[in-house]
Amino acid sequence: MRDVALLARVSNKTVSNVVNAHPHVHPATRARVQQAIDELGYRPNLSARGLRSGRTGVIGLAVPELRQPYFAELADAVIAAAEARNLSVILGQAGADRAHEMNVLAHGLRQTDGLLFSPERLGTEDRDLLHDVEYPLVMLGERIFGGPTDHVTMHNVAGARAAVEHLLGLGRRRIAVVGAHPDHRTGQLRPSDLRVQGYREALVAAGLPLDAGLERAVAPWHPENGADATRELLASGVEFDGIFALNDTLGIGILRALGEAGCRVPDDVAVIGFDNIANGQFTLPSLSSVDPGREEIAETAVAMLVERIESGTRTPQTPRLHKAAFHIVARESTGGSGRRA
Amino acid sequence: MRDVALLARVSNKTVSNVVNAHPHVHPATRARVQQAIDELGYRPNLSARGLRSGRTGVIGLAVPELRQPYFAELADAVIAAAEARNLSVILGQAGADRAHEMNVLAHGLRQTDGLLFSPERLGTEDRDLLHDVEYPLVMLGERIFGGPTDHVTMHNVAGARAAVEHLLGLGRRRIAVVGAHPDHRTGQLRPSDLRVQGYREALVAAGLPLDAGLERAVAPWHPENGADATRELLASGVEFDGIFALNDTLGIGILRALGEAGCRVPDDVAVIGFDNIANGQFTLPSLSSVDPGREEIAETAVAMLVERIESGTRTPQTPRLHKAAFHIVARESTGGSGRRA
DNA sequence: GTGAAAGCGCTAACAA
DNA sequence: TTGTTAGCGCTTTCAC
Repeated sequence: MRDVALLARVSNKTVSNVVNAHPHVHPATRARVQQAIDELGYRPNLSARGLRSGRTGVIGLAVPELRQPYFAELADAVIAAAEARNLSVILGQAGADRAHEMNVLAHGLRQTDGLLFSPERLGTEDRDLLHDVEYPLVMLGERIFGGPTDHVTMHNVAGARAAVEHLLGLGRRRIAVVGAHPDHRTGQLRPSDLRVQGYREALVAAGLPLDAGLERAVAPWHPENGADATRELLASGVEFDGIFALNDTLGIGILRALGEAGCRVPDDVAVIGFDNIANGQFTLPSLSSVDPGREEIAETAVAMLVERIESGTRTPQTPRLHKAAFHIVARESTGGSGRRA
Repeated sequence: MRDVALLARVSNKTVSNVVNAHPHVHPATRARVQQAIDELGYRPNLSARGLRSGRTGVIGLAVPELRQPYFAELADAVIAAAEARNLSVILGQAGADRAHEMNVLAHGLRQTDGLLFSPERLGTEDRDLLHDVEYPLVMLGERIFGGPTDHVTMHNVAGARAAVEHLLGLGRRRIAVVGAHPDHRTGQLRPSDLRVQGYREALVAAGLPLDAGLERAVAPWHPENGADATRELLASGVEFDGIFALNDTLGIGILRALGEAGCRVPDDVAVIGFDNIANGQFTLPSLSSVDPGREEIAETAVAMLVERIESGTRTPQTPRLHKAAFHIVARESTGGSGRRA
């Protein structure tokens, strides 16, 4: 920087002003400095800037596991949204490990100005932890809703309800749900609990009975577990003509188990998932789903986090909750077209 | 830090020594300092450390797109390998955009000590760019092999050859390959070129003829393109009893198109892919594949990058090439069992 | 084994 | 509009 200043015959401060696009710099000076920068190939040292300004220009994104397609696609969208604001993203995997998640929450990710956190183990019982957080934080999902923190999430209840209504609209009356939490409780705000709630609301609104035999617990949401639950459902002798998979990963396993058993989809059993991951387009039959608005979630979460960072943590605002718009994507597994739009 | 030093009645330097696990510190002093650290909740400022030491403790990983399952799984493994060494990972997406990739290569990712770079557009013709790189760099894949840089990659040729030999072992003699580069040239080191080379080697070694009608060009490697290529292959009237999909993403689309057309897999057509992404276990039928050794690639690449970082860029070493061990995973699409091991 | 002092590269505050 | 000064928090050097 000093070299640039000497070459352009200005002070450090003026170089700094040019680099930071400060408004009050004489155009001629700016050009001279810019030329010196180009000539010397000067690049600001971001550690120094970070030390001085207290900002690193890096945000953290903590997810359970990147190999789960939903989180990979979410990370993709978050990175894109961050890059559009000239921010970098450090990615952390908490591995669906409670201790690991508590550790992430306590300190954020190193070297970052703030954190987007999508936990998989922490829940309402950990709400108090949020009060001790001393860095800008935006939660993804509503697992720990009710604390002082901003949340960006999807319409879990309404989306699930719409999914089941979609099946009802096809004339299905015996609709199973696969993926309930083994310890389902209505007070909890886990995605599984909320989506089961939406499922029940849809049935009740349609005047249909709730049947415990149609609610299958699965944890974790992996395809093989979805397949196993479906095999058990088939073996149980319970009749059903539709399945609501609480996410697409389960749905893929469900399609697989139905196919093995010779069930025709959607003729015998219609299936709809949740998340609209890319892969659902290419199963056979292709998987209908609830598109939860991933891009909107990523964009909004990054925007909120940036606001929190720029306003400074010490300005306590009312916690905000944003739920992205969702929509039903009808594919072959509920009688829609399989070819891509 | 000063507060810690005052509380423990030592100097800054001693605190620094304790924090950095410096060996020559009196145990009693160490304990006293540690207690002060805990009491005050002191956490070192990493920007300051980075400024002073020239290291950030962050490495970069640049991939084309995280939403491609192969790269998501690779990133998962790289982050895990980095965390094991107490390093963070900044993830960049170059979006399969040549200019973007050149820009990444020119400067690395901001705030990082080094870069793991998996390009999708740069090729042998850009080899000279590697000479200008002034930061620790390890390339993933061999697209730009031949420069001064370390490479960690997979056995593209041998893996492909083994995949085709697997089909030959089932008695298949008319084996198609889907995913060749539209501009295939043997001199190129793109995965598509290398895998086609392995395909041809296997056929030639088995004394079978090469048939241009069996080599289908597809770009980019997306499931819908694999499905389209398969439909064209079926429509072309060329006979075939096996398909080698140059990656699993294509394979998923291929299975889909074969299913639509009423082809039985593996009875009529056996299919094998490449990459062994998680999803291949849950297609119907499940997809055989070449496991390219992703964990080994991630682990080795991080280890090499750390070596480069610690030795300092100015110690030029001979460029190294590491190819991970691969193996064939036989699933239902080639007559194996579909249930997970 | 520990301390004192210097300085990494930048920007905020103030001065001119 | 531009320059001067100070200092962010840490590690390094060298002295003790």
